[in-house]
Amino acid sequence: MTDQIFINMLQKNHLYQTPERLLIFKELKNFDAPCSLATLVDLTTKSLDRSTVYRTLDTFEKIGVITKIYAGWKYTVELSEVFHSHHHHMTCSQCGVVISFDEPPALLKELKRLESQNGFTIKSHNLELSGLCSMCVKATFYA
Amino acid sequence: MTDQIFINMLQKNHLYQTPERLLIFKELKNFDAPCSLATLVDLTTKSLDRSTVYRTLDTFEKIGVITKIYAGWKYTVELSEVFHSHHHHMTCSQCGVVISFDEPPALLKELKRLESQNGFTIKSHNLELSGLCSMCVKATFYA
DNA sequence: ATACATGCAAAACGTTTGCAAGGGC
DNA sequence: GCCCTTGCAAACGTTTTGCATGTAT
Repeated sequence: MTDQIFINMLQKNHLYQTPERLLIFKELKNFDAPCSLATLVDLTTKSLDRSTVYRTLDTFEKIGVITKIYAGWKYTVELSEVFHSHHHHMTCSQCGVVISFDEPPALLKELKRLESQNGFTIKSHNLELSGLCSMCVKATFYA
Repeated sequence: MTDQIFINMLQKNHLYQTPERLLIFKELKNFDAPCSLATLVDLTTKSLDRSTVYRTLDTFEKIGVITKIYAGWKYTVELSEVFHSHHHHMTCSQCGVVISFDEPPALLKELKRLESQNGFTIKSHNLELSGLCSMCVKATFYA
């Protein structure tokens, strides 16, 4: 189970397995889409303090449990590639729906080319698309 | 000159040509790289009020003078494609240097494929790479 | 027992807003 | 002269911090 992977990640980094950390992990798993910090704070604010949420997310990022996604107004977080395969997002600017898609092989090839061409070692990449989903395109068209 | 393009953009949108707007435009042109809002506020804070900077950038984005780039810790702004050709950035996480590169044709092809495959109309896309520049790779290697 | 993690409260930070004064058209 | 734009000051929301208490190991 993914929970076991998570617990192993904590142990490997000599971090305690606390109810707070388990809860935040559970919420992220439930949410299953990029989640803004504000949303996550709201989701857990009945039982957890804000500062705990922020501190936990910092920790989670350091040990690779989550990935921060810098897209849209602010950044959002989601479980890292350890829990999902590497993918990207298209966000509908009208209705906000998020479509995930897998890493296109053509993109990887292009990144390798950029690396050798610029003497740059790419550690991470992020492709974010925004536009209109099929529903909203129709709505706009007939409006 | 690019200044004239900028002035035309203001006029077309029935906006006044004020010293404040000219100054902010000039600073962005000088900077010639993605610039954080905080940096821009600092650059101009001797002569302009913070709120003027924020309001001006809002205006600039609405009429297409600047583009917001959501990468790294917070977002940064730079002059839009009207003033530069469409391109992307690689940021060195060690020293912070930013390398710009032109839109790879292979990426455009890939985006078209994603559009038809998902019934999604892409209005804008953003590819951000982070990693180590050639200097910092060496520094890390010999450390 | 000994770290480490949490909650609380307060501070720091970036950003936004209302309003009166100033400046472009 | 009109209306847009600016500066000021205060408000706002988010994120961070210090410290005492609680808790996993």
